[in-house]
Amino acid sequence: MNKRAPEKMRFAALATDVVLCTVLDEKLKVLLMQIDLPPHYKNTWALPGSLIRPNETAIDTAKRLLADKAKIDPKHAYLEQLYTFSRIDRDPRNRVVSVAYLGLIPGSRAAIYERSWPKNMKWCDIEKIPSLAYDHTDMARTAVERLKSKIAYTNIAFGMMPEQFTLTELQELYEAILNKELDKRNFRRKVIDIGLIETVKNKITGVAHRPALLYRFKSKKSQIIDVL
Amino acid sequence: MNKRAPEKMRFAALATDVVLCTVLDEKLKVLLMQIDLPPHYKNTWALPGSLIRPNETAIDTAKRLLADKAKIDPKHAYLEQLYTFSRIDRDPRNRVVSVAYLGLIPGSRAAIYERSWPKNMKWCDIEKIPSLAYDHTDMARTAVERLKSKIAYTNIAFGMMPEQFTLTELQELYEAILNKELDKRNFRRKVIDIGLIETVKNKITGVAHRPALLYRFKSKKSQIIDVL
DNA sequence: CTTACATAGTGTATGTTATACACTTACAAG
DNA sequence: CTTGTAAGTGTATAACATACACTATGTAAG
Repeated sequence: MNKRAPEKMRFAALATDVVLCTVLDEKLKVLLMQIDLPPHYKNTWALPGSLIRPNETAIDTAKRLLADKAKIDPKHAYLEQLYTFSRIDRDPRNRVVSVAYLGLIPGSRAAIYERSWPKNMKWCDIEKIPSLAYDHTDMARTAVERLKSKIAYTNIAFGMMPEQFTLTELQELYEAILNKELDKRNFRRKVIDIGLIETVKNKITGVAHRPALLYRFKSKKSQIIDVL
Repeated sequence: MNKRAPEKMRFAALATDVVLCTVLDEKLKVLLMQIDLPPHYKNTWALPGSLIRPNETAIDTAKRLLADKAKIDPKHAYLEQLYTFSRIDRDPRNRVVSVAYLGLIPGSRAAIYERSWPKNMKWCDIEKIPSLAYDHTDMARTAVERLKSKIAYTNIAFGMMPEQFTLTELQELYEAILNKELDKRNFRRKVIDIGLIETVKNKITGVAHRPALLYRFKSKKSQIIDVL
């Protein structure tokens, strides 16, 4: 730390990529966009990414990516730093180190945003992710691992639920992410006992069966809990 | 991602800082070194850090820091990426983004290395950390939080134990990090039931009381478990 | 060689939490 | 008013966490 950064040492560009996840049609999905950067990447799917600008922190860049590339209001998404990828040849042209972010957005919003997208942007089922540009396949895998692991002991899943929801919807989110079925009674007891949600007393309408009570989160602050 | 990095965009230097932790004298400690970089930092304590070199990944830099600054063989330490700090003014002179690493080293080795250090390098009790340069206080706090949280559900503590150890020594490590006393019988039952350690059958020698059995880890691979 | 000292090592009873499992309720539609 | 569909609920059992105190085994000193 006893040498400052001379201009010639500024060899690595700094970027941010976002792995934005949602649960749509009961499947965990990731936002992908197609890039066209010959010779290495001709019409190749990739995560949204950008260099970090001089007046931005890494998370600022992540928010800008959501807004600019996917027209997603960053207020609608939860973002947390995932991992910094620094493999020397991760970008075939320049040395670029990337601070990857994990993003989450409720499926209800994801579906709406999707309608405004051009063809080179989509929600992609995590089971069907094609080979991605750069090391973005690693990033996506890391993000899904993190999500699966954190969902069991934090309230991170809450970033993927709408303001109000039924317990069945919440359970379906957990089932989609963990990719396994959960017991209805045990799940309900658990999430209610934790004390992070409360009923808003209203019931869902327009369904041809017994209407479910609606719930909301008491706090959106990220917390360590023990969900499952 | 459709613009490559032109020279003028290479505004941020990239660095790595290491929060190297150990347990010594039953206290959790962090490696600090004094830097002298007027006008901002005159003889100020800081974490070991360096710019990332063109041919290095972030973890390569972390290993080099251990070797060059503290004369510590990186093979003796466990390193994991902690967090990337990108606050715009975190370095008062230049824009520097830092990929921080959490490092762990057994107390037995920490004590030996310490003897070879000059006065501007020391193990500092985490309860007594002075005000550090840059955002290094944040880094140290983040590292300790991470360590405290991961010790309960991973085998991360194993990076701080010597090859062979007694169960009492292992328990003292947990107590130092968690800063609370644990029940001897329950602790022993738990760590043995987990199946990550095994006795080497030998007993510790040179103690004026009943000698303890020595144990070792079956695997050093990082694992998700449930220690406490 | 006997005794004092210091830490190692061990089991059980009780409370808490996790799991497995099936029927009744409430509404809409026809 | 009957049918269809998902909502909502309780209990018994097993697994795990906690609290707690004495005996065993070595060294050292007299």
